[in-house]
Amino acid sequence: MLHHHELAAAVRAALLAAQSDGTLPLFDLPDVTVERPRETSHGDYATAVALQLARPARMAPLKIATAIADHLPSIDYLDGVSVAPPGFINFRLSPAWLQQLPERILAAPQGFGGNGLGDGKKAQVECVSANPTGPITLGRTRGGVIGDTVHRVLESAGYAVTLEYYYNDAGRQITLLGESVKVRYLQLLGQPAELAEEHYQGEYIVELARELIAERGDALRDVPADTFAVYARDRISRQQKETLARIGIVFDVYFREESLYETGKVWETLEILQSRGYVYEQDGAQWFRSTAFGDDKDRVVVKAGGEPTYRLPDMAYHWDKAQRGFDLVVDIFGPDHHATAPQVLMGVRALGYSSDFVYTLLHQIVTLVRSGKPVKMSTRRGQYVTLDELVDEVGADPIRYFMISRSATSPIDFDLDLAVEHSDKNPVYYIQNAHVRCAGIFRKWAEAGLPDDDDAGADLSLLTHERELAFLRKALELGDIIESVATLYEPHRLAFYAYDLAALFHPTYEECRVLHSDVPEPLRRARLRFYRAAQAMFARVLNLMGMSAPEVM
RNA sequence: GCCCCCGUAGCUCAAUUGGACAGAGCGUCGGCCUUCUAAGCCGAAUGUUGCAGGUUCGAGCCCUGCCGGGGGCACCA
Repeated sequence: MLHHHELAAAVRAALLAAQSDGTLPLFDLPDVTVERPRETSHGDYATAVALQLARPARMAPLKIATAIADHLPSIDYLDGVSVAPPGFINFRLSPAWLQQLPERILAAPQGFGGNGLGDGKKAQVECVSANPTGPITLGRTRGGVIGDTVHRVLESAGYAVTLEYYYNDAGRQITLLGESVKVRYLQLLGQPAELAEEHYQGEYIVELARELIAERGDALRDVPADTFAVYARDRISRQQKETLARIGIVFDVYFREESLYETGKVWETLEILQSRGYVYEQDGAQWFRSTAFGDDKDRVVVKAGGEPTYRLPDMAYHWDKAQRGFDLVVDIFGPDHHATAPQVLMGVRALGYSSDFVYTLLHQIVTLVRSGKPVKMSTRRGQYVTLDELVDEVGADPIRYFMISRSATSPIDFDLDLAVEHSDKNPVYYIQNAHVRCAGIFRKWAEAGLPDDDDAGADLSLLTHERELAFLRKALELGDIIESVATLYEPHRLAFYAYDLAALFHPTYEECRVLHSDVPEPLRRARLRFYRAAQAMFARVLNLMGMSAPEVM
């Protein structure tokens, strides 16, 4: 259990004890929260509960704090508990306990900081969900990286997680795709054909047409556009999958919208909505009474022509999620979808489910910056940098890092120059270099022909340098970070944490040498142990972010 | 017109969900390489948290109203 939870429980117990012996008056126990204070001089953990209790207890906060502190049981990992005006209770970790942390890390490096929050519950993360009508764009990439990071963290928090991609494999957009490819195909054959305004303009359409000519020559000249659509859809879908895999995103499930029609779920959804009185007919269309759930106006779910709008299958899809028994669903959407997300949840409620199990995560846009200037893009005209091109240019790791380097509510300027810069200005290299430096120590150690398990059983009480202890304090915090990312779905906390950990590592590396002649033998072994644990920490954190942990750079 | 997001150091952004003196990076200025990668380290300067009220022991965070920037308001997805 995380320390801050244990300490909160201890404070609650102390409150009860103080009440039962009359030191404190009777009042209802508040929610006790123990946090890490911003100011490290205030200790490692702190609670302001005495301040909150001043009114119900009708006592000075300082006195309440003292009463709590006096009734606290002794806790093995604490060095001391102190009370500070105006009524904070501060807890300080014992250095002796911190010094043993490397062994805890090394006991299960890739599990360190994990917790049982999810308790085996089923979670789903849905992201990207681009239709197979073109290459993966940067906005979808951001959603994908956020989603995959949340997925990795949720797994570390004990959830059984399904990473899922929802896409429309039929309908109007696919029809337009097929027509677009056919037009290009005919044009390449020198036949008269023109793209319409709504057709896909991108160069990749021409490429697809070229592929078809290479494979089939002019045999498809009189074939209907549907055939082109199926070819293009499958080809683009496969390409999207391969591209996402290049940045470490591999989906467990690709959910086809069309399957909702095949199973009858779409129409079943409509029938249920009708039977529950949430659908009415007007102007020949079927309207969803979303105003019953606070919407500005009702929304069309079946057009006058009899064709459903995207909302109906979206609702059917979320109904399906509810039926699959997910305890938690995280839906990740870009800013262009923020208006539609609430409507889907209204649909879920109209179907008779609570929508509480769904968390909608909306993120802002990504702008590429080169030489300090934004790179102009136009999705409509098919002029944009694709994920594939970005991976070619900067590699996967900078993409993974920078896409979570800001909170989802902030837009990101993706600096192409910085992304490939090999210096401390580039946080990606700065973090990975910490891992490289650790690996370097052990490489040197092996080159010197010294036994590679020499640090086993080292006397860790020799780790008394303040840099070492500061690093270990930060290492311990990983558990808190995983917990917060798994409950708040804010993976940028992980990116900031990784940077902070590296920023505490590098000065330690400078000041706490290992292989130098002036480092006495017992200390050398303790530090080897320390750096082995540090390397494990960086491998762990990089892995949580889906990044590589290089041995050399 | 309505809805959503944002407004914090010169720039880009954090701030443990209402806690202690608002922090990082970049940029600027000044130091540090005979020693495990200087792809690094050390130090300095930088704030009326857009404005005005309100809530309370306490507000960057919550409420109201303005101002400014971005996005969205389809029988498209």
